[in-house]
Amino acid sequence: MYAGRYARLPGRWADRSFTVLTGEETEIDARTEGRTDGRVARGDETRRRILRRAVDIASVEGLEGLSIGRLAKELEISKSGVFTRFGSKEELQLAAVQAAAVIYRRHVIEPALAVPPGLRRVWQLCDSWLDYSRQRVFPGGCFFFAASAEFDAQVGPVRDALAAAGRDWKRFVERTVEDARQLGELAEDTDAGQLAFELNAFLDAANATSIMHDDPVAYDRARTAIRIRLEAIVTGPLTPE
Amino acid sequence: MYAGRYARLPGRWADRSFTVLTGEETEIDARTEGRTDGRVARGDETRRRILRRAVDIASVEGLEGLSIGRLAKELEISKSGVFTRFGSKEELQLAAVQAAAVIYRRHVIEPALAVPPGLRRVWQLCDSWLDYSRQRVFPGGCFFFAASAEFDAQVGPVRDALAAAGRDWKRFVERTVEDARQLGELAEDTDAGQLAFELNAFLDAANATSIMHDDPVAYDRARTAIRIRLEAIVTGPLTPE
DNA sequence: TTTATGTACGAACGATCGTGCATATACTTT
DNA sequence: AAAGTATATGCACGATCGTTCGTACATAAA
Repeated sequence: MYAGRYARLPGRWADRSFTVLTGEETEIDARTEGRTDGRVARGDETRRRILRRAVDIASVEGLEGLSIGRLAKELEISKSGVFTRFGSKEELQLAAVQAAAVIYRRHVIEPALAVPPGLRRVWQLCDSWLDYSRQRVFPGGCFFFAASAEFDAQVGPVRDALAAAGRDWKRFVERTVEDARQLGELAEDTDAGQLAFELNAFLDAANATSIMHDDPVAYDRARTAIRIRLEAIVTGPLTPE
Repeated sequence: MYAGRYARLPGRWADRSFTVLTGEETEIDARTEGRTDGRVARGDETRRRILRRAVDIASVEGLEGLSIGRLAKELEISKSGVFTRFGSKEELQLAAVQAAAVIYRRHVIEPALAVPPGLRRVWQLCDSWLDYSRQRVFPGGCFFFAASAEFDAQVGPVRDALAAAGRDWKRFVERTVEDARQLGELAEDTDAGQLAFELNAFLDAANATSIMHDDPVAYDRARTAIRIRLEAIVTGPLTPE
């Protein structure tokens, strides 16, 4: 129940193509539902604590810089306590990616889906993303930007998971743009894939610049870039009211 | 003597504001000049070998993932042999950044400076960058993209060096654009900082997408984006001949 | 030839890494 | 109350990390 009445175009977001970023289950507390075992409830609670800290650390120092011993020390849990919860470091990293996806969904996807499809949703999506980066939902900026840059040239399940999340996100932006086009709010010959590429480029660039140079102006730059690009292809006013 | 006759606008690139990316000395073989000591020549040679391998590894696995022991094993040098050459891991990382800057200069900056200032140089700069990324001059794509994303949220000399390089690059793109504007090839009200931000966003996005998804189309996307953006503000034809 | 200097090596240091296992504790089921 | 199950701990492992130090060797300066 995460999206409000404007959540989806009929039969559109219902399919399972968006598995990572738009999946329904929250993954973290999936095990406790319908059960009353205080042990697994407690276990899931520590798992949540671990993952929340893990994604924060990873956004700053990377998923590989994330060490189990340090995680344990910071959370005042035994090292093996952290380890046993995930079975391997790689599993911990994969769980961190999933946990980050839940947070990403909440801060970026859902606010966009709460607005009707079309140009306004395109704007809302960009705005939500920039807020998500600016407010440092993750202390190191966008988790997926950092993690993807870290793993993009490597091989293995972590890279695969991040690549899948990246594909999901790309498709989501593309469809958001394509909806606006089909609704007649963008020029008919708009290339959704091309526009989505450009919008995403602006978002990532703002994130990277802001963090590296502590420069809040970067977000204005991104907004300006988006406005310039959209102004050239909108069929009506850029902002409805 | 790296730029050709069109290298600089009078008194423009002569100042020392571009220390990292546009500096003249090559840093790696600076020590040997004017000397004939076969010992330090040999030392500089191994230093070169180490750094060339180091930047390649770092572009894939990060500057922190770069380990001295592994570097030694791959190069069949003793671990202490590698270590003594730099004194600490951090110094090795800093040297790797400088070495990468030399390569970056050769593949991106110099080809742009070899073309007269103006719109053509703007295009050349983007083209050189995209080639530099596409050809995998570093196996993991742009070294500075990877390293900056790794260190942008941390503190210390390595981050500072990367931030300085980023500033240099940003200013270089801005001035390249500003030159085109002052030469009357771009609309007079062109915001060079804004345009540079957008161009750079496209380049980085192409690099990231290409590596993560093995998608060569990303480079076409970037070129299209640049063309669209420039077409709207050029005063003459986009490509001279 | 002797003395000085710079490179590269081998061995070892303490610390930390991810991981395995036996055990203690808390809770549920019978 | 007893048996079963899941969480969390303590301890130890082998490997690797960055770093230190004494030494062997090659070249330069005396």
